[in-house]
Amino acid sequence: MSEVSNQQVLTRSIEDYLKAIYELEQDGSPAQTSAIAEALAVAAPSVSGMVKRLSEAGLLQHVPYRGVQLTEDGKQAALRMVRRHRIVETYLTTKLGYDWDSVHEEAERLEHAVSDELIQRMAMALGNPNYDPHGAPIPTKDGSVETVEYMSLADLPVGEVAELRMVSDKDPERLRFVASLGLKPGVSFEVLGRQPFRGPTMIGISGAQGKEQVIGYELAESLLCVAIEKEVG
Amino acid sequence: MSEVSNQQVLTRSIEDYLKAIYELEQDGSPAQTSAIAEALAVAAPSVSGMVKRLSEAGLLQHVPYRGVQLTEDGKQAALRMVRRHRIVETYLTTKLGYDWDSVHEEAERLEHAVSDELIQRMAMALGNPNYDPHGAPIPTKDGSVETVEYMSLADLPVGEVAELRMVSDKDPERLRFVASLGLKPGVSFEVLGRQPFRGPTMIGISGAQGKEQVIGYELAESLLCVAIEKEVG
DNA sequence: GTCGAATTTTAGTCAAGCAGAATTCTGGCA
DNA sequence: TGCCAGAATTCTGCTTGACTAAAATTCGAC
Repeated sequence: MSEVSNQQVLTRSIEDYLKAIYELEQDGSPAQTSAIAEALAVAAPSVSGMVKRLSEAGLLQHVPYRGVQLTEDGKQAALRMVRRHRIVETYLTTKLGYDWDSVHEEAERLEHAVSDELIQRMAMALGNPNYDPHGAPIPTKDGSVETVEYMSLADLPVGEVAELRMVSDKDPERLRFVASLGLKPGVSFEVLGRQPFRGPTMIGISGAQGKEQVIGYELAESLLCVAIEKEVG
Repeated sequence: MSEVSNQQVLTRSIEDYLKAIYELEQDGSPAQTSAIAEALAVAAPSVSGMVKRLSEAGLLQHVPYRGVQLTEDGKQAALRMVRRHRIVETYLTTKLGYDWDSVHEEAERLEHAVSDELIQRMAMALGNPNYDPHGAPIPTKDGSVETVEYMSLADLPVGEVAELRMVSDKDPERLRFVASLGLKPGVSFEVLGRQPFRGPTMIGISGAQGKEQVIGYELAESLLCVAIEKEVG
């Protein structure tokens, strides 16, 4: 383990690759070349080339035709980017009035430009938050993240009372729509019903005059929740 | 004049060149190749190559062996970068507790990454300031800047009462030293004396218990001031 | 007015990244 | 067991932006 030498030779492109690979690994299995290519909107041969370089740099392990897996060094570098991204998103939303659907793009550029010091100052100004505006956990400075084990709204049994915890920040359209339903992380609701054959889920949002909403299957899959105890009284 | 087509094909490198050229032009004459090379810490031939491209793109005019001059398009693009830089500096200083000697480096990276919208929001959060922490005027959104006509402290006649208006943000060391003397834009003082042969200037800072300071010639040259009416009473 | 030093430009390379074409590998299925 | 479709890889070439070396030009000194 190189304890001293690992920093700072990361180009913008490398940072993007590491972050994308990290996020693909979160879905379980090793990240495939084609999946990385799609995530970064580049051609597969470009990925092959970069993977070779990153592998030689010791940031990931590559099993040809099988996919790649970040090494500890690679994972730390990726988490540093994730932390930057999420802190920037939180800062822009909290301090500069951005909507949660428009911060992703801005953060995507800023995460490469901000210094560790600026991130630290933003985090401090925010009171060292643990979650970004979409509910995603913010890695700490020393590179640890809360492992989140959420259940998608599509999998919550009917009758359950739950709280929305997290929505992917990737698609602004979806975020705008989710917000228009009165949903955001922290909002709780009851699952009132669900139609079969990947049909929509009906929920009643707590507080908001028992407002009912119908949510299509695909959208429901992207809303990550935790079941909560029903309010006593 | 291309009224529609001019935006957004600017690489980071091009942005740096335009800004550097703009700043060199502020010192009067057209910017020379070698001066640009020095400002950007690249080799002269690199500048020649870029100048050719920028000239073909209509961003500047090039008279071989004589220097370059920004076109209106080029000047607007440069001013956009200057505005970004100065607003970012002001924001970091005012809202995130940066010292005026450390913001330049951070702003140098951020100016390429921030969107027009973010700059607008930062400016609004700051109350649309007219000057950055070093006293440099911030160009407006539509690309106009106040033309500043300051006199260096080294040129102020003895006996004059003046106000410090601007200090270059390029050298953190100098900024730290200037601050340690109790000087920053807005501070007024009287020129008490000056030694000949490019010798030091003695000043008495107003307010601060008439504190006297001795300022070497080279430093005095970089402190830009305006004479003010002596206080009446 | 000419010579030489300094500056600028041209020419030729190089490395990083990306894409397209051609090739090779994998795994499923008969 | 052998073949085929799809995926991954290698090879080649393009673009950007930098560099060194060498040629060209300018300007100041005499």
